[in-house]
Amino acid sequence: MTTADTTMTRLADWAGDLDACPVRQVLDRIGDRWSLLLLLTLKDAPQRFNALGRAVPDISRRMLSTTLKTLEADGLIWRSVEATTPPAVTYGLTPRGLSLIDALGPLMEWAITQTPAILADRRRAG
Amino acid sequence: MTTADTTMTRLADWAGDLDACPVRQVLDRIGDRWSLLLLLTLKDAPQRFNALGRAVPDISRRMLSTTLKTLEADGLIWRSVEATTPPAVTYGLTPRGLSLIDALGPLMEWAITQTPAILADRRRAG
DNA sequence: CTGGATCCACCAGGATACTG
DNA sequence: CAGTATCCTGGTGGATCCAG
Repeated sequence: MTTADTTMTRLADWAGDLDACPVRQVLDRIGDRWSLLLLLTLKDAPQRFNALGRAVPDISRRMLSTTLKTLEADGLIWRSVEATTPPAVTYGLTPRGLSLIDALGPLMEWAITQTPAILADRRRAG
Repeated sequence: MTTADTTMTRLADWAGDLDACPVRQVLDRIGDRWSLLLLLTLKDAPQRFNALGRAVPDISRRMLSTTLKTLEADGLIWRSVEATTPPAVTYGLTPRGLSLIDALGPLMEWAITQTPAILADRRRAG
């Protein structure tokens, strides 16, 4: 058995309201350019706002702010404010966020091993 | 050990050219609205162009065509033409495409189990 | 039936400037 | 330091028409 037959992965199971399909739910969450990158950065250790900006160099402050807010609203990261002046705001993974990264392990391993062959095929296909 | 420590998941490993990071490679591939949905549909059985369009009702013909072409160029699906009139074109998963679905199993399982709690949190957060 | 070509609307997201 | 507000652009993708 090579396929994930134990999970509900057939579209037919969600016919009629595809937007409720977990596949779309999760892709809408982490399929954007920044969410997963930020989660992986926070996996190493909790970090502050500007440190995250430096860890993901090509993210704008606007997207850093909005993406963090979404991740927090979804319970994937926590946000802690020290009311010093200037304030120090720290972000970190929640258990749920960590469990998401765990669930992504096989996918990332697949990406690492398969990407070279895919790029070769793509060049061949034009 | 709950984290996927055996895979190279830290951004620091790809500092300097984030675009080569496998995380981005795979998200650029399946992070769009349609690719994964089509792969899952083809998991059940090879299918023809219009059958795929009916299985994913809200996809436009344009996106169906372009997405299938990308998936084929990446070696995730195959394309077979019967030169009848009118022609019959069938698409199906390649072994590589199947291995990608396998790698996505844990993520989809996570999505199914966690989505309800996430939606509840999101409502609470506003 | 299986697409390609063209046009166009929408919006994600960058740049910039400002605030507590 | 940690954001917010505004403006604006580039690309994604739908609609439509055409073709083999």
